[in-house]
Amino acid sequence: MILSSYKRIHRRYLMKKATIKDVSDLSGYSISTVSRVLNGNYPVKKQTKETILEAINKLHFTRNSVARNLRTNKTNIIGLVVADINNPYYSKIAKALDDGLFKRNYSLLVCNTDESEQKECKILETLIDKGVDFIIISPVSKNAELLRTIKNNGINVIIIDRNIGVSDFPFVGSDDFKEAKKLTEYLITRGHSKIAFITGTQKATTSQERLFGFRAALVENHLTFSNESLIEGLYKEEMAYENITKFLKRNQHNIQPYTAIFSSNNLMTLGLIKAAKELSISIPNDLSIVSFGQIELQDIIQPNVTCIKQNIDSMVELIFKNIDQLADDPTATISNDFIANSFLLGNSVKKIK
Amino acid sequence: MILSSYKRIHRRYLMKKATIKDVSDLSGYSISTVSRVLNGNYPVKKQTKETILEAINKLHFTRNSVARNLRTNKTNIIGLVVADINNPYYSKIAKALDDGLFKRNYSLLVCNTDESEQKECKILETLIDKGVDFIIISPVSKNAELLRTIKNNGINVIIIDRNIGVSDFPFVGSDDFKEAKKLTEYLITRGHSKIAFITGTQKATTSQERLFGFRAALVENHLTFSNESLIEGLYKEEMAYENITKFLKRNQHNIQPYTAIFSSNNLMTLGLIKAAKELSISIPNDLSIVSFGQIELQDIIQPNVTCIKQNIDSMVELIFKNIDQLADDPTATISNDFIANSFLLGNSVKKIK
DNA sequence: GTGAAAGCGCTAACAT
DNA sequence: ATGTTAGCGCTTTCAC
Repeated sequence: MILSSYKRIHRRYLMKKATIKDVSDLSGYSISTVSRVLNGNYPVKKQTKETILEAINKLHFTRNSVARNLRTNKTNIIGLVVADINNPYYSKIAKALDDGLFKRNYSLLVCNTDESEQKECKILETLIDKGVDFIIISPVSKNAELLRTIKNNGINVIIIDRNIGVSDFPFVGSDDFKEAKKLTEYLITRGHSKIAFITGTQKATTSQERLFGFRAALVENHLTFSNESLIEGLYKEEMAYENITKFLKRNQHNIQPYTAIFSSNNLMTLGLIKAAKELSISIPNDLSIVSFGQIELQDIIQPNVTCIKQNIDSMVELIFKNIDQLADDPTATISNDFIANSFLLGNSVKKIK
Repeated sequence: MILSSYKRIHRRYLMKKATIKDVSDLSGYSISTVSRVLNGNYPVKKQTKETILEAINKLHFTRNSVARNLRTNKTNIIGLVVADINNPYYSKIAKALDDGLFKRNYSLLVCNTDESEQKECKILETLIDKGVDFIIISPVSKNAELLRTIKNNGINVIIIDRNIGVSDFPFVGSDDFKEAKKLTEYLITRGHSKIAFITGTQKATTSQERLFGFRAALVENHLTFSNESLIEGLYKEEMAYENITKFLKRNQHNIQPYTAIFSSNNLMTLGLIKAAKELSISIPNDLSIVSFGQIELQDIIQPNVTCIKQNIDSMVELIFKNIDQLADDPTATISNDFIANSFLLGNSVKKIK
């Protein structure tokens, strides 16, 4: 009992933090003058300013942002909602974003959906609660309604990566259809006609668009598209690894085996490479592969995977274009920005026939 | 003019968010009762509760955390301060942390120091301002004073990865000296006696400890340690790459060339592999390497690097032990926890002599 | 079980 | 140029 009481007192002692009132008392000026010095938005006599700054230093005072946020209805926090911050694709975006945000005096709250719609929903609610100024989201689901609620709460929303196909929100991402088609056409020009496709999560538009692009390339080249060529990967390495292993085992007994596989994201490409390696299937000799999204250490890994490399720098640049615009005027015109990606030629595709 | 006025009105309309007062008005109960329903910490009549919940739903009300935080002096935000979230080592930590924090209803603010002391300082100030409940930091510098100020502001500090050698803060990380020594001894038992060492940033204690461990192993085995065997890498891939390239070029003309290199973090190991590859130096045939810290895709990359793999799961587990303890009682006893790492045997070291 | 009211630390009118 | 004061939306005593 005594101990617990002691702790409580000690705790309170620790919690003691100087407030603007303390600065006001010590310096002899009113809190508004202190506030003006803090914000530098109104003229203050040089002498006064110095006295106040002295008091601030003496008390180790730093402003309580929470109180400030309550007044100004701004938090200078931006929520980034992605599938998994451990995916290098997203961690690169996070890093590049943070660099620019630091300069703009914003902080980044990172949230992982793990591709779960339910988790995404809870995250968004938390972000509304927290009063973040912006939400930058690569959405799991096409829940435009929830995003509209957010917008009505005065939070700016920027959709990245996965377009949800509505016009209320700015979007920055790839032209998945076009790029996937291009990548497939490359396989076809190299003589491949039986091509399998590793799919992402059903919900994600990127996944659908990439599949459509793939199919379009086949159809245009008078090749048949069949659902049997689809391998479910859910955008996850582990899932892809398992299903690809099964697929490749089956494929070895096919009369007309698949000669190439299109992986629709970076993580699943890793699962693909591992599966092939374990089954002693040589890339590109026994199997050709392409990837939508670059894998890490591209230049060290064998095979060097031919892929679409998403241009993260220009992506982040466009995100900032939107941020700066919306910070200035939340009603600014909404635009869909497609980034220019690169086609990276590796050695993972064999020319056949 | 007219447009701009329209925009301002429109903006205000957008900003409108239901408050507890609105719920109170609609339901007919006082704001205190609404608050009690919200928090569920006081008894409320079932009937009352239902009426209020109905109003909450009708208004799409969610509580304003900022106001709540101001009252309760808690934010449910935890700041994670690391060198670079794009380093897989840190992004793994961030992900694992976020998983556990989500369950505890905390959010994670991620900050990158870029190994800059100055940036670290600014970040910490911002985090104090923002009133985060915890700061989990892998410090650039040994600035115990600043961390003490933070603690005095009522913010719990947990140091990870890089110990600053004071006893005021809980620490979770590796026993760098011991592990580095072990790794070096492995090289020695495989017959290597001329071993170079790629250093991290001077300021980081991990860097120093790893170097001490390296040197201790040499000395104990009656091998000479020389400053000439040090390659400066600053824990950065690019920096390591450049200096290693120079080093290896020089080394080719040595009468007694170095036969092995110890890289003291994962990023620099990548720089090392790239440098060797470009100079057509084969690992392990021409050069043996070991790494403190696992590189990604270990099982795909050639060479498979013999390394100390830091056990992130147990690291995060220990961090949570501290979080839970400190959340319960900020004056809880402080402990230094060393995680048990794994020695991963690869094929990057040749047996010589 | 419920309501009234104080106040968390700050900003921004509005005074002077 | 500086001071006074009214809240921002919420929690929490203190009444009843």
